Amino acid sequence: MTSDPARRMTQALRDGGVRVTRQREALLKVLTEAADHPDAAELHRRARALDDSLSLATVYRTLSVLEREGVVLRLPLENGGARYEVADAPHHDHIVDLDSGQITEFRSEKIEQLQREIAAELGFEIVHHRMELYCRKKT
Amino acid sequence: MTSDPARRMTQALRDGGVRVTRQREALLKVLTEAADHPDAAELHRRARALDDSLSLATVYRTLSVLEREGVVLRLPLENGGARYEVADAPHHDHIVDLDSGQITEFRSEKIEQLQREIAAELGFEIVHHRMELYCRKKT
DNA sequence: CTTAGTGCAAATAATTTGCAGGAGG
DNA sequence: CCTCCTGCAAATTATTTGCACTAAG
Repeated sequence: MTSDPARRMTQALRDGGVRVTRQREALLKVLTEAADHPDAAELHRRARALDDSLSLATVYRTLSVLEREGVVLRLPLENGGARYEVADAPHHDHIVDLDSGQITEFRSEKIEQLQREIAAELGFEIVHHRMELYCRKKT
Repeated sequence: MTSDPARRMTQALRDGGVRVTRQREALLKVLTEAADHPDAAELHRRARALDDSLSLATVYRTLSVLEREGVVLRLPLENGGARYEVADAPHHDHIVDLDSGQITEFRSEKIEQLQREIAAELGFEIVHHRMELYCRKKT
């Protein structure tokens, strides 16, 4: 059984005709083990512990491959700069804590439904969407 | 009466203790007359017609002043790069046409309400939020 | 007058790309 | 072995900043 998520993902890549290299495995491991939402530089830092030679350029190249393969999700935030997460969980949106920078996930079927209705009314079909609530902890 | 929106905005700036220069007036005029959502470079191009000496650096500096003063809204999109709009209309969100790049505005009180509820449940207070639907014209 | 605002050019920050060598399948 | 992948450094893109000068109030 492919119980290990990283293993399942490498398999998905191989099936997609993408080579699974040492550096890609390192990055996948770091991604699956990340509880937070790291940016490219942070992923690079962490993955280097597993593969010292890994370059930042490859991190970027790999992230875009993984995104294309549907294995990771890139979330570009307000300040420019993007954060990444594995695309295993069902779709969700994000709350960004303005003070700590921490990201909380949430999901609302109702909102998704409303979005679809609104787009349809205007003659559009949603390909994907983004929603971020920039918040502060309630006192 | 301050019927002219550009005039009302310059007044708002003066009240805020911000100097209203020739280049700022040019930019404000271009902004208020823009039916679309131009980026900084495009605003520069258009405003140059009114003030030939206006530099791109000043466009950026002015845009961030105007944003701080609550006169314009900056909307950073997925590809990096931001678009701008005057902050006169009530809050709304955006539909981005993936094919043409054109932006359509919409507003849903229901969604806003749901967002507030969700944030509150998680112990947050929304400071501001962003929602973009990346769409394709329905066939 | 006083100091915020400006143009210019150089500096950042995040990401991308050309090239020559290296390793997956 | 034949490409796809990689590291490195240089290139891009969007934006910011230091400096000496100009102009708003």
